[in-house]
Amino acid sequence: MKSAEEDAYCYNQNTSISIPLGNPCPPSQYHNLQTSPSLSISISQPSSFPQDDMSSVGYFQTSGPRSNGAPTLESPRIEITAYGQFPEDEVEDNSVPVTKRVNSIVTLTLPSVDGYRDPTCLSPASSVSSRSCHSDASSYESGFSYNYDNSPQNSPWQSPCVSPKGSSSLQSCTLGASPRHSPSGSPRTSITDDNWIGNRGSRPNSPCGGKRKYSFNGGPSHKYHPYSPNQSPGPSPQTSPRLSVTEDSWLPNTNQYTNSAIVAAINALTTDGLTDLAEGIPLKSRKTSLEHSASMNLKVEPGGDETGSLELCQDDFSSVRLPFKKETYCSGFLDVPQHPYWSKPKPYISPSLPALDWQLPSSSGPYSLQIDVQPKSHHRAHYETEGSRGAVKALAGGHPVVQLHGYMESEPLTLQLFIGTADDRLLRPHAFYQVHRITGKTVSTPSHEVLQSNTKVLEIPLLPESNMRAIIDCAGILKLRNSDIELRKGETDIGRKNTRVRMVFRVHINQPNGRTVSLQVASNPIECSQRSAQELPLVDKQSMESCAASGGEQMLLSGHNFQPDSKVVFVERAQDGHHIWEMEAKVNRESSKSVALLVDVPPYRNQRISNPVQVNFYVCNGKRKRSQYQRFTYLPTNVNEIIRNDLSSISVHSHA
DNA sequence: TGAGGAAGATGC
DNA sequence: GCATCTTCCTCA
Repeated sequence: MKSAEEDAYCYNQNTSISIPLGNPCPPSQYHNLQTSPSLSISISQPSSFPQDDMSSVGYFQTSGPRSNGAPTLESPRIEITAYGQFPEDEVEDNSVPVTKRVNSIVTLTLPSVDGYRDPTCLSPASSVSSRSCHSDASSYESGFSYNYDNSPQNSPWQSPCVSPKGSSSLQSCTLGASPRHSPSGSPRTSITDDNWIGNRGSRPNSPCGGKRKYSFNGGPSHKYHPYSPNQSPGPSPQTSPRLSVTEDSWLPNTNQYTNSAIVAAINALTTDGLTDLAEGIPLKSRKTSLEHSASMNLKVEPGGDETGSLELCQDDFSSVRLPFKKETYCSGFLDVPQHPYWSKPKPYISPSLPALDWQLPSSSGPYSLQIDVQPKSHHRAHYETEGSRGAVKALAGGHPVVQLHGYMESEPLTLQLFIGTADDRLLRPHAFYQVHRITGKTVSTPSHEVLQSNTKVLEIPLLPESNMRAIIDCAGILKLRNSDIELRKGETDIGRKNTRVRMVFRVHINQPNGRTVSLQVASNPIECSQRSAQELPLVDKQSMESCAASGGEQMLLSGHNFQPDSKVVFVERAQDGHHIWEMEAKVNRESSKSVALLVDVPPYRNQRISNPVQVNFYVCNGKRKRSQYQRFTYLPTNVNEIIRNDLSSISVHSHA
C-alpha cells in the first residue's frame, strides 16, 4: 500500500494552493448563521494583501525576502529557515517567491526549507483538537481561516463567499491568505508556526541519527530547538489562524461551546466563502505528510481549477505542510491514482458547511448516516517517522462500512472522514491524531484529502450505484507528537494518555430549497496506542459458561490482549466497593490475541438470596497499579455474596 | 507494506 | 521509578 504521505512526496517540490478568485459566495445557508458581531472585528481589517504578503502572513510565509523585495517579517521563523537542514533547499529558497497568473491562477513560489514534517502542520488536526475554541477546526478558527484572494476584493471580509459552483471546489477556497493573515497580521502568528515547525519537521531527517533527534545545538530537537516557539518571545509556534483573531479575541474564552451564537456566526462566515471543504485551512496548514518535501515550488496544477483561483505553490520551510497544501489546495486531487469520481465536477456543496467541532445529527428527515460495520477497538496509529500501519480495520476482518440511507437522488455525494475525540466531552477533531489516506492495490475505495480548518479530512465518494455505501479501506490514523501539538498556542489538551479516537463521518446533502442537510456519525472509540504486554487487557464481554465444580459459577471473559500474566486480581462488591477477595490466578495460554478467560466464581455463602449482588472483577496484565486495572462487572445469578476465604476454588485459565 | 516488538527518551 | 511516548528494528 502506498500512503498519502508518500504521495505527497511526489509533490514535495511542487505544492500549490488554490485560492479562488471568484466572487463571494451566496450567503451561507447553513444554519443561518450570519450574524456575528465579532466578525467585524478583525475582518474589517483586511487589507489588501499583496501577493507576497500572503506568504508573509500566512502559512506560506517565507523567511527570505519577498518577491516584492519587502523584508520579511522579523520573526523567528525567518531564522528558522536559515536553520534548514538542507542546504540545497536554501538555495532554492532564495528563489524569490514568484507569482504569476495563469488562467486566473497565480502561482507563488516560495522558498523551501526542509521540513521533515510540519509540526504545525502537524496536524491539521492537531490544531484542532480537542481543545476548545482554539481548535483549528473549531468554528472560531474557521472563521479566520477563510480564504480569499490577494486582491482586496477577494478578501473574505469583504466578500465572504466564493461562488460555490464553479469553483472547483472545496479546495480552492481556502488557504491562502486567510484572514488570519489578516491585518493584524498577525505576523507573529503565522510566523511562528511555520518557522519553527518547519524546522522541527526536519528532525526526522535530521542527520542526527539515533533514537532521539537533537537539534544542532545539541538539545533534543523539539525541546531545545533554537527556534522553538517556546523560546521565541513573541510569536507562538502555534500559529494557527486563530492567532489573529482567536488568539487575541477568543483565547480568553476557552469554552467554545458557550458562545454558540458567535461561533455560529463566525462559522457561517467561514464557510460561506468556501466551497471547498478545505475552507478554513489556515495558512499554516500543517503537513502531516509532508514530511518529505524539502522544497516547494509554485506551479500550476494541471488539474487546477478553472475557476480562476490563485494557486500558491511553495517550497519553503513549510514544506512540511506542503504535501498537505498541495493536496488540499492545489487540486486536491494531487494524490495518487485518481479515481474518476474525483475527476468530475463534484456536486456543489454549500459553502456554509458546519465546522468540524459542530455536533450534528446522524439522521434528518429521510436521511440517515450509519456505520454498518464498526472499526476495531484498537488500531495502532503510526508516527510520521514510521511507515503507514495500514487502514483501520473492522473487528471481523475487512473494513468499516458507512452507508447513507434514505437518499434517492442520482447525484453522488461526498462522505467526509476525520479523526475525532473519544472522551466524554463533545466530539471534535482530535488534536493528536489525523486521518491518513491509504492508497494502493489493496484499497478499493477512492479518496483524497483536504484540509478543513487544520484538520485533515478524507473525502470519499458515496455513489448511488453503490447504494450510497462506502467501504472505508482507505483510512489510516496518523499520530502527531504530543510535544508538537501541546506547544501550539491555545492548545489545552494534553496528548499523554489521550490515545482514543473515533472515526467521524459526515455527509452534506444539498436540498432543492438551497439548504444543506449535514449529517454526522462517529464510530466506537478506537485505541490508537501500541499494544504491549503492559497494556490493559480488554474485556469485550462476559457470560456464564457453566457451574464450577466448586459450586460457584463459571464466568467466561472474552476480550483482547490477555497476556500470559493476565489475571483477575480481586473482586469487590459493586454496590459499595467492599473488597471481597483477591486472587492471583494467571492465564495459562500465551497470547496477546483475543482470548477468553474462565473465572470460576466460588461458592456463595447465602445462596438463593433475594437480591443478587453485583460484583466488579479487576483484571490486569503483569503488575499494574490498581488505577490501571481493567474492571468488568458481573452479576451472579443466584448469590449475593462471595465467600471471601474461598480462594482455593478460584482459577483463571484461558480458552482459545 | 503492514505489523509487532522493543529500546531509549520523556513525563509525572 | 514507572508509565507512556517516540523511534527504530525486524519479519512476513
